[in-house]
Amino acid sequence: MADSRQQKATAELLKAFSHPTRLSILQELLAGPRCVTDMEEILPARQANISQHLAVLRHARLVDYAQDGVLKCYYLCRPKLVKDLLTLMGRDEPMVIRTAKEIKAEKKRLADMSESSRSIEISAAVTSGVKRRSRVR
Amino acid sequence: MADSRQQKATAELLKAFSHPTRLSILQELLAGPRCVTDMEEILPARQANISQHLAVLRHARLVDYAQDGVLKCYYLCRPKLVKDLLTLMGRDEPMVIRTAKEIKAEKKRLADMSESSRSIEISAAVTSGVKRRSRVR
DNA sequence: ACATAATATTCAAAAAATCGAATATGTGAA
DNA sequence: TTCACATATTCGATTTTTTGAATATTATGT
Repeated sequence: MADSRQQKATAELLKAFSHPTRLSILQELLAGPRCVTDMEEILPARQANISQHLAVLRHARLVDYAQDGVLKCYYLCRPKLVKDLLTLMGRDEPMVIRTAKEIKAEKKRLADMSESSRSIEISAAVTSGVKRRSRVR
Repeated sequence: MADSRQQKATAELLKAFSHPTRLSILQELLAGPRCVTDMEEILPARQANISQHLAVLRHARLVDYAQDGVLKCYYLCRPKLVKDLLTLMGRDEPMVIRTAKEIKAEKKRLADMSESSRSIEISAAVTSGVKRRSRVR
């Protein structure tokens, strides 16, 4: 697991989020569908540029639109994803600071915990051909 | 609200996440602290490149390290943020498809709901100098 | 059919991100 | 001190992203 294809897909999706203008668009769409003209009123960007960002969001399947006469009514394809991601980014978490000592202590704790299943670990390592090249201090 | 400075900061933080190699590093660090050599064994990237990505993650304050002899033991500064973000991206949400009709119906519902507080809305719009340029269908 | 408003696309230039290669730095051991 | 190992930085080349300007497309009303 921890597939590299998955990481690539995730990175692409995250990239679609990673622009101030696109974040503002998503934030706005969270409040409900909007046409491009509505967005022009709110965003400090030209029409063409907004259209370009909408194209990025469409390709990422984050938004889609419903044609309404001359207007294109944009909406979120995955509102929960957008809402939860934006909420998450708004949160702030106290920064952790760790020391080498503390980390070693934790490693030891984890090693002791899996003491009982040691033989299983070893055989798994052997059958998968794992080699430890790096120093273990 | 919906500050453009906030969007810029958020976009920068998200950019730090938005690379397959960096996602793999974060995923790996979720399991516990790792030194660069450990990561070299796992990632399909050269040492210099991994260091470069670690620098990006450090600047975003997503990781930091504790010096342990020759080794640098990298760890997550904000493990909850990383865990929750990765979990979120792993989830999949059914894509919503909406029609112009449905959207109009929803707008009407919302408009009716705020019927009682109409006068407040109008005065707010007037005092903030709001002008509606776009068509309302 | 035509004009118009709303939106999209194309193109070229500028800015930013990525990567490998080479080199530099820092730490502990001998 | 000197060496070796672990990691970081710099530099230049390549690729990707972003943007404005110009232009194209599409739906509607006349």
